Amino acid sequence: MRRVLGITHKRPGSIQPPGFPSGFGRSTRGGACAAHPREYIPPPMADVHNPFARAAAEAVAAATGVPASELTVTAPPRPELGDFAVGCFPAARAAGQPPPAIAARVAAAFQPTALLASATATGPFVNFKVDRAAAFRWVVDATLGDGASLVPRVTDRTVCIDYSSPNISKHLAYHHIRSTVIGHALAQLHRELGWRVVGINHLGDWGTTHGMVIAALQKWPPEGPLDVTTLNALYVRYREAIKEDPSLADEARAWFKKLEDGDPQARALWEKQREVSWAEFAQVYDELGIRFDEIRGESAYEADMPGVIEMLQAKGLTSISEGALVVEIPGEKTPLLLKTKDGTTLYATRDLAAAQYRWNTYHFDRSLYVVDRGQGLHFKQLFKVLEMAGFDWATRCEHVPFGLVRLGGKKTSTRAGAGAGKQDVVLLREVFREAQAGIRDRLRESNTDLSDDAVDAIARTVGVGAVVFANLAPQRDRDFDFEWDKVLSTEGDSGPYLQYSHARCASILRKSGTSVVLDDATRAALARLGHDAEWAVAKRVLDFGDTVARSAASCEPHILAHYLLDLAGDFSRWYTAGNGDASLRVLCEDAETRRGRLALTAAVRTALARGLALLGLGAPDVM
RNA sequence: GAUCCCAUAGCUCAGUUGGAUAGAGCGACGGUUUCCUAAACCGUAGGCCGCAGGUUCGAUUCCUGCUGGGAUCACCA
Repeated sequence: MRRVLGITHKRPGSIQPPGFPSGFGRSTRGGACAAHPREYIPPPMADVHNPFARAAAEAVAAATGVPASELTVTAPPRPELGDFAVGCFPAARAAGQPPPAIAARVAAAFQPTALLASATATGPFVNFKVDRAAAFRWVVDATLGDGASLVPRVTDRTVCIDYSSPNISKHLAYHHIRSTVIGHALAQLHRELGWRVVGINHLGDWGTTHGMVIAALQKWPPEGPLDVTTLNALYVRYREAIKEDPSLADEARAWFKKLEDGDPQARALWEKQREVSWAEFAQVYDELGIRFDEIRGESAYEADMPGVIEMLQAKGLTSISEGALVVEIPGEKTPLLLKTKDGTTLYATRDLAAAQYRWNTYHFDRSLYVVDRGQGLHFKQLFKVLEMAGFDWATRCEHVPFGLVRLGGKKTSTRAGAGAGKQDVVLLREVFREAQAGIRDRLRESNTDLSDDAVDAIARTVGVGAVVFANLAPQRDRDFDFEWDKVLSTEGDSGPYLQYSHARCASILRKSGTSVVLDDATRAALARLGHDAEWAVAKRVLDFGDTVARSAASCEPHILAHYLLDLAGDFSRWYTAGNGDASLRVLCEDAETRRGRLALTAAVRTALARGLALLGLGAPDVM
């Protein structure tokens, strides 16, 4: 199922003169689907991974007769009230009694279990306290064991994720990062949960745009090696030239037509564009640690166009509207366009083909399109047409929309790439370079014993981490205002803060001079743990699995991002408690306590590292 | 005009199918380092959760309307 990373070389399909250019300054992708609003549906209590939370619900269920699936477990507003709270509202409704009375009865009948130590009624809630020793054991086993039990796993499920999907002959600019980073996080999250994941880069490599670049290459042959900057400049210049001499548009069309017809010269130039573009994209993807399972551009579907159209025609779905071949959609004002009045296929047609290809190839349970919200209507209609065509799997297709990236309050992704001045676009590689430079300086100051290579390596990891995290922390739907200070921030709620917390864990473990081993002695030492700051850390780790599941199910990486901030904060509070009191340090005098604390530190380190990896961030051992 | 998204502290944002005293970060002010890395931690100040109705025992959360901001609305992708 996995494909080797590389460009799938594509034979131009048939005919169709190209549509009118434009759109070059825009990612092929971007959009939201209002027709299929995928709301996150929490799992029934029986599927909650945290065994302590589940036990709390089951205890109330057993005492009241209300099924656990109807109960919700939450965290009490203040930790001293308890660890997990179950509201007695459903039981009260069923019994016709006030919730506090039910809560009191449940608490009175409670008998301690292996997982739960006590139950207290507070108003309508039953607040459970966990058996801390059992919880510490669970946390350490789940994180330091084989890793299987930290998160809930599914089997035999497949998800296709279309993300990043830039246009060739153009730089990866900052506005591409959201799709790239969100898509990658969703891929990682699903992998963690046991899904088969097909990460797809649906390159924008087809259309008259590319005919324009070919024409420009003919007209103004560049000197020296070709790169994306040159290609983009040629494109911009050509577009400008068309304004003066409209016949150049026909020339570009003619070149695209040649490309479609398999003309060797056109094809060679087009392939060169792809090659040069991919070389640059690959550098950025490498920097981000992203590998796609399938790199299959729009050109790959050109040969499927006639079949798609025939299929829709055979089902009687097509009609001619204003000269264009369309599918009218009940309840929609505008139809889905399959072909222009000139006979050119459109991207909707290619998306229909791509959707079918993905189904036929992977039989996915979910097919995600991580595309900006502006494309909402397109996907809504696309999925609707698939449904109208009788594909019941259409309901498995989901739009994963995200907000715009703005620069100084302005939209940065430009439809008319020609008019975009340099100041309107922030290049991704420039952002990374800037981020890494600042961090490199910082490291040289604070870690003078590090080699230059080590400094460079850490600066890369932390610099990228800052940028990636800044994009993942806000929920997808919100627009994103690009601000250098914020994106490059290494303090407070930031990627570097998480990485720093991880480095502190690593540092403490390093200084212990021992390695944490998951054995009986370690488990026994956990009995020494328990003060509030320590307990807060362990309790947080209990939620790791359910958080990952929720984040993946709702396609919201920010849920995990905020969880990790909480975890890092809990850990920071814990270890700084040792600043004023040596007996509270991990590396304290008492050997048994020390052993237990080291195990918890190792658990946090593992949870942070795994969480960071899921978001696409590295976890350095030194900062 | 139609549709969609958003509105929570000065700023940027969280808030787990409706529940207990709405939380972080930044900024401001004040503290913490002979001590496992101060990229950290603690404290103080700061809120009509846009407005008005509705459903409910209970609404920041769900529904309707309104205001304000953004996006989309066919032969571009």
